Amino acid sequence: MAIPRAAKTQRRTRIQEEKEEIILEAALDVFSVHGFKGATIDQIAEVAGMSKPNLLYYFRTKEAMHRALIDRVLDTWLDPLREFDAEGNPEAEIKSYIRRKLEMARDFPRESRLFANEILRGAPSIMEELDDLRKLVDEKVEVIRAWVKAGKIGRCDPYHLIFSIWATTQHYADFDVQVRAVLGPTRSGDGRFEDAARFLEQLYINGLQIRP
Amino acid sequence: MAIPRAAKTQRRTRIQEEKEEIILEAALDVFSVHGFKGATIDQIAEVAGMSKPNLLYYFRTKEAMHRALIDRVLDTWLDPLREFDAEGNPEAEIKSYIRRKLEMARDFPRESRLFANEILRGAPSIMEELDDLRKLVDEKVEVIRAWVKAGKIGRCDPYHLIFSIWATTQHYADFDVQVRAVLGPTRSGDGRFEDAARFLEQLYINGLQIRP
DNA sequence: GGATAATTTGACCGGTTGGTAAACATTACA
DNA sequence: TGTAATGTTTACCAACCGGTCAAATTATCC
Repeated sequence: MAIPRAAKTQRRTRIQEEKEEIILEAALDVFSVHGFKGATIDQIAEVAGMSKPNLLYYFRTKEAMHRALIDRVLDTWLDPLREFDAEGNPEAEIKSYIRRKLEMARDFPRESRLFANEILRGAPSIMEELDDLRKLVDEKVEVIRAWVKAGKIGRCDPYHLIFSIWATTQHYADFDVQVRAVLGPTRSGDGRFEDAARFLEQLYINGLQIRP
Repeated sequence: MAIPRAAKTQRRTRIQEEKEEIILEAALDVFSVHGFKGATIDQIAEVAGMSKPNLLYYFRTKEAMHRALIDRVLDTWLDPLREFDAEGNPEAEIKSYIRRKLEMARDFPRESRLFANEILRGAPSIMEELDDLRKLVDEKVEVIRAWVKAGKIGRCDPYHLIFSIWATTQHYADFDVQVRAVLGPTRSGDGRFEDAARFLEQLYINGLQIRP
């Protein structure tokens, strides 16, 4: 009789788990293409294969759906950077970072575009999370500075090094349409990620004057 | 009495020129942040300081405003690539290309974000233009291949070289909020573009094994 | 200055959107 | 199996959105 909104109940039922998963999956489809304002609950409901009020039973507002998605994505999005290890040698670390970021662009392009849409809008809903990001980056910047001091890599600005790796790898998810259009149908196969990986590894290994 | 829509008249009056300029300026503000679907004519009208029907007197539809903007932006957007010269030496050409792209990211961030929004959506309205882009890129790819053959730069995939320059430079416009958040208030001054330029020049000159 | 064309606006319209109310259906569990 | 909690749907609403219309205002040119 009472209306304990799914989101409020402490214990979550099997159905809640399943349906919320389906909804977030559909929401990711729609938000990642149309952005927050451009997406409509009706669209998401259609993709999810359920009625609009049913969606709103699990997530009280459109904002709540978006929020839940962003929170989930942001966390996994930074994993590759967290693994960036001071103990490892620069060549292996940077190569594997590039690889992992490229794999994410290939395997989770919607997540990348969701994030890109959010930043493009001015990131109104993730300012706090950006603060966490800053701290993590600052940490890794020190790792890179240590490498520079030890003479393991050439002098460079660690911040812009990180930015450039983000940019080059996410480009293949966010600007996928453009990449495909430029490469043409023959070069647009899955091989483009392997080609990108080879190019970027070479660029950074030589560019940072890393001595093996 | 008759209603010769501004857009249809052959001769354009002074007022038409002025007002269309004001409208496109306002539309750029709004579209670049909210994307096509997310933007509303009312918002644009408010920014432009005129009534909604007045906007629609100059541009018959929201689509027409967006179209006019995209057409204008795309043209100037590719100028730096057009100037990429086969005769010049690789070091100077690549350096100046990076510089020019970074200047555009600094001076025309809204235009960059408008374009990014369009590509993120799947570029529904600029498929033909992407074809022109492909041809231009193919041209420049040959230039780079010639440099490689002549031993002026190391072996590399020219397509991904171009992609990476696009990505790294546009990043400073499209992801400006993130860049600022990571750099913090002290490092977020205009100097960040100079720092980026230095880093990227070094990265590419060394990374492409360009011998001066 | 007056006729005519160009410009501007308030009022309005049909369709869409985010969200609600309440009745109905299903599930979990004693 | 009964029943209370959970899940689903139909019908609906108020606000908003893109766009129209006709009337009012302003600029242009003789």
